[in-house]
Amino acid sequence: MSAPSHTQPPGSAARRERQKEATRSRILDAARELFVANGVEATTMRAIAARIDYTPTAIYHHFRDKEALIEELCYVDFRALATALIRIGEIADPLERIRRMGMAYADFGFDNKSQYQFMFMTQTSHMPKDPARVEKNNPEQDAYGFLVLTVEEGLKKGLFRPEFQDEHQLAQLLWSGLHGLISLYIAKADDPWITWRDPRTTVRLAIDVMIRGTRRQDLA
Amino acid sequence: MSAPSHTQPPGSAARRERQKEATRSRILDAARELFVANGVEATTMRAIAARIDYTPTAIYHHFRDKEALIEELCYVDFRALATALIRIGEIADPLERIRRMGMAYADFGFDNKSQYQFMFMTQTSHMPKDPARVEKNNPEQDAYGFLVLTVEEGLKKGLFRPEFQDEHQLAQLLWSGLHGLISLYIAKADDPWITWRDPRTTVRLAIDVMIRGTRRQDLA
DNA sequence: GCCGCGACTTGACAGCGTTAGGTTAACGTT
DNA sequence: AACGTTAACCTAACGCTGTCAAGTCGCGGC
Repeated sequence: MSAPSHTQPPGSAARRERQKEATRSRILDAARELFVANGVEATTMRAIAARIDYTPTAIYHHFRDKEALIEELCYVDFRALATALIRIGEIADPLERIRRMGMAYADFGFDNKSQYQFMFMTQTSHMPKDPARVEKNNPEQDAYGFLVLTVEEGLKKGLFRPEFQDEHQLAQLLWSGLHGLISLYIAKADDPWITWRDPRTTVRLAIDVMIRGTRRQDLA
Repeated sequence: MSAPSHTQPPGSAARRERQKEATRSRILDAARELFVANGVEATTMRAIAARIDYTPTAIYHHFRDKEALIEELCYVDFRALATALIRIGEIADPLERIRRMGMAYADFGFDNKSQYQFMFMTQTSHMPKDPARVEKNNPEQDAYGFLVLTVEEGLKKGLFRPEFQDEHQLAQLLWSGLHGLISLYIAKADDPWITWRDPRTTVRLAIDVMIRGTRRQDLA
């Protein structure tokens, strides 16, 4: 009777919704912890449920299946990556922007190995299936689109060698140069077969190599 | 009675061994086909066995477990890759050799997507655990070691910019530049989120970029 | 002619992701 | 205040997986 007015009492449906959102959040947190600790494949629904004292089936009231759970975490990380990159967008020089984006991208990968893995290293797309969720080319949400835009700007300013005309091709070249380092390091860091050098130093070198290899010679 | 001599009759133990090797081979063939068609994860021991009209458990008489089966296929492919690269070893100029090795490596990846995937894109090392099987730095067996040797030769000849001193670091940089393209394409080729350009063309561009970015300027 | 060995099968185990159906507590309505 | 509805959660189970202990059976060697 305190202040129900004509709408629902504040402590009813709204509170219930908040409760639901809370357990949903707890599931996501537990899943993330276990995914990071033991890998996605090795983490079972039962283990996630046990960690928050629920029955496995309870998870299915909040997520369609395990894939949807992964997808949700992916979505969050994807926005986090885009947010980390967007700050760099203010840098005027496209080449310097690319350099800084590359470093930020690599930092994200090395700091979030597990997420990086199921974002970019698995065959099934863990990108949100709903096209309305992540808007292509909106730099706030689509880091790849942001890179393409930056490359496009560089192309327009004539910063690149003449054989580079296609912004997608050049963006894919730059991106995959870093992705190779990050993903190989994530997958094979413990493999004694390769003598690894400090990956962040190699990333810095790789970015320089790629910029030197793509920019127009006369304005080096 | 034809020609048993003092050793065992030829149609006995030897034949039996050949028989065993034959079914072992059939298992490997079936596994490879299914792995390529449906992916490693989606391929079950039961499916492999059914394809050659055996019971699942029969496989375990020839391979310790599924992992060992994968590992064996990996080992074969690994030698195939090294063999494909070794022919290029005759090219005198290290830089040109690197270029050709890169193309051959990319061809291998695009032509053997499934194998490439579980050789280089999975966390658990599918490299043969037995260190005696693949000899490190023997170019006939270790493609990475072969690349390192080539890079080392280029370093000794002073072909690279002065900031590159470490043959491992430079080899990892070159390798991962291509690995990024190949692995991203394998994992995300069907992802509508990225507008893919022809990967082989991009590979050629990437190799040029990396060589141009690492070689000494004055002998361009 | 018997023995042993080894390739192969039978039948089962524990664990996985997932689901149909039941329980229970809180809600809006009367 | 008692009702029926809703939805969060649980119980029990399904079909599937990789794997194994124990059995079958036929061939080679003594």
